[in-house]
Amino acid sequence: MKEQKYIIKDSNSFELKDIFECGQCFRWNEQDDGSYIGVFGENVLNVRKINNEIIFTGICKENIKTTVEEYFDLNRNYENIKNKLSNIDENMKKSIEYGKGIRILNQDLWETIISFIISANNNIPRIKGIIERLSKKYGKEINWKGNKYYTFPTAKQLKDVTVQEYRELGLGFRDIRLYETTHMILDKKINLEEMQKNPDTIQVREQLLSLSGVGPKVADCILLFSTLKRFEVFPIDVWVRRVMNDLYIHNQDETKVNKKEIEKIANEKFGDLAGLAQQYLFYWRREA
DNA sequence: ACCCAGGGTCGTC
DNA sequence: GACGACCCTGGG
Repeated sequence: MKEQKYIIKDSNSFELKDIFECGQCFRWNEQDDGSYIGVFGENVLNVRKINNEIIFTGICKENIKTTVEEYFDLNRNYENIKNKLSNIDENMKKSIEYGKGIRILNQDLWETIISFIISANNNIPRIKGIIERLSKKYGKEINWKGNKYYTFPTAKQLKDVTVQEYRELGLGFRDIRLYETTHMILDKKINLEEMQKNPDTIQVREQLLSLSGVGPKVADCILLFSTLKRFEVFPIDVWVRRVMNDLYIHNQDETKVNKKEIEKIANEKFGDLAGLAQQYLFYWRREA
């Protein structure tokens, strides 16, 4: 495939670091020149920002403009969303100032499911390492500018992988979960195409929870970060628990904070934008 | 060397 | 509904 290029002038809400390091994705890596390279679908892209221009170059399966607009959620007005959230309170305002360039990517549903199963009780460097090894071993190679990149393996490509092989890749106790979920999806016990079309968030969440290795937190991440795109969910992990306790609850022992209480506050304060609010708070608390 | 924690989930009680 | 166990790795 041939290299393509696409430029956006006058970008708003588009900072590379904010988008790629806010915890939603695991396959984008910073380069020496400050640009980022990532693989998604059968695309390998370099993204850089110069002044107010965003420049995309790389290998795209389809048209690069269409691909980029979809993946980077370019048709959504983040300025409006940020204004609404900023008006809620000073905490939101501060966290949004910090993560002003965040956009929520439209990541492939299957890849997001597997990636966040791997994320359970794990740290980001190790999660990234596992996903790279998985892609290198079972994905498809794409060559660009003398470098090799690997697509995230499809369910079909993982069909014959054994639990032991996962363990050897360093997945740890998540090996069996990956195996079981892959086969539930291959056997259409859970139909991802149907799920993608289902407007009933409660129902979709139930289906996700039936997958091995998918609990409440992972299910919410999948709902928020994949093409399912549900902004009303509020994934609660250690960092979100921490920041919500610091800002609104003030319990001496954050680990004792009730999840229901966090959900209640999130819902009352942020409503149908809870997922976005979560992401600004998470990024701010973890990085700043 | 040792301990701890990391974008939690699962089985058991 | 609470509790411990779970694989592995980097950092203190």
